[in-house]
Amino acid sequence: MVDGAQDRSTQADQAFRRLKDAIVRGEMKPGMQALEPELALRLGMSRTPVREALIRLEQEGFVELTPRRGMRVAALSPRDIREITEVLACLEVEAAERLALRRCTAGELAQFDAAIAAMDAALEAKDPERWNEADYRFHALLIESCGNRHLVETAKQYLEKAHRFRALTSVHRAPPVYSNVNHAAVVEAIRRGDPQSAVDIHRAHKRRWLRELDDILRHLQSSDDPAIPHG
Amino acid sequence: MVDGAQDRSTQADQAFRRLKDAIVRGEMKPGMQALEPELALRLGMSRTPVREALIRLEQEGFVELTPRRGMRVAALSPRDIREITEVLACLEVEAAERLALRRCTAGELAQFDAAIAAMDAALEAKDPERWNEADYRFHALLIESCGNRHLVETAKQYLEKAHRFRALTSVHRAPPVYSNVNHAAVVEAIRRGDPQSAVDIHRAHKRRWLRELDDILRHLQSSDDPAIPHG
DNA sequence: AATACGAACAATGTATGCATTAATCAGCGT
DNA sequence: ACGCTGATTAATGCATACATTGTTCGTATT
Repeated sequence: MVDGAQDRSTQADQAFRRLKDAIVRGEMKPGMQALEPELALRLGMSRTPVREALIRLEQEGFVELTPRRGMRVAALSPRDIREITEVLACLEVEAAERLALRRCTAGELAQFDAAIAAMDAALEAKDPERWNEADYRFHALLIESCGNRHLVETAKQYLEKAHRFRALTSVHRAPPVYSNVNHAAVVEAIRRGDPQSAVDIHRAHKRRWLRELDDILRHLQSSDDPAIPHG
Repeated sequence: MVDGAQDRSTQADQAFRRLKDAIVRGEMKPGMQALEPELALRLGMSRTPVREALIRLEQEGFVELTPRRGMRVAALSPRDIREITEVLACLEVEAAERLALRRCTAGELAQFDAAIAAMDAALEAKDPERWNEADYRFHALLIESCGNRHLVETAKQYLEKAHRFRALTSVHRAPPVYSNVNHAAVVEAIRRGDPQSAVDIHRAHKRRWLRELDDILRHLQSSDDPAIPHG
């Protein structure tokens, strides 16, 4: 869950990080509204840095700003979740390929192994919280070490958006078993320096992932979860 | 080159659009610097809306803001260009698949055909300017009609970034002939509703595209084009 | 009673003021 | 002559002020 944010500790940056964190962690739920003066009061600063933070958040798609109604936390309709996952998966396949193409350091590979081990452990312990955390770490690693800085920035944003969904619905989900197997296989292909396998494996994972997601979304839609406004 | 921007005509929005346009069109070259008071003067407004525009531009990766040195137009190193193209190509493959999966309207298909026809005409007339414009239109269409709104937003930003490169180096480039053939084939697959072909064709196009790009970049690097600072 | 009109209110968009702080430059010392 | 130190300058980050404008509430009219 570590944000690679700089330690520029201007108030605008703090506001940005605190608000984004609250949104990503699901503390500020989709549709929640707030006005600039409110936020300024809550964050203990003037409107100016709050405004700057909101502008950045809007640009990243975490909030919407409407002239008289202030900020609204971006909705997460089933469609949004589907679209976000699709883009993220697509970028991750690319990342996996890049990663297999370049030579990974032993340290990087060890980090991957550690994340997978943590996922396995969490799965055995039936601890979805820990599993989520380890899974996030795995995906963040995959993205951050792919070598394409532009891809890194974009994919990290999508990972955060995908995490919003998890934070809002983690209770409902059983951690998928096949995920760990796939992740391990991808890392194996990366270790071998076999881009074709890495791509194929992760692409197959992507397909299953999206199918499973569609099931979850159908289920959520019928159960009418209030945390997921129907867009 | 149409930006889907809203017609919110606040000064901040105008500043954002004008600056972004200048950057994308290559009028403001990579590395160019400016201070907030300068820009405020040039744009005929106070620092506040300029600042807000700069924050948005920074978030999109078009400028860098450093505490005492003001704004700097983002560099476009060969590496940046490579990375941007890679991400864009990857997103476009996804877009092509989505597009083939859903039913395209006749109007949309006609627009694709028109763009391709314009590219063909420009190629025969050896008019790189028009070819660029038509090619941009084709890619924008492919992206904007793919049906995944998140993908649309992200890919459009990458298309704009890719266009920076073209605007800065269009003189050097001969329009690639195979592009038109590929584009036509992709549209054909989309028309047939054949996602597998659409993906395969566009993926092959992507590979050639990147290979050609690497050649261009090698050439530029040796010729030491001042417009492309070595990152 | 319901609707329309108007007045008060409040949030935003923008301008401006101010303290902080980094960069530049002059002057001094070696 | 060169490097270091201190003072000046000016850009930023933030706070605040203000005009605009949409919203809401109350009142009056049909």
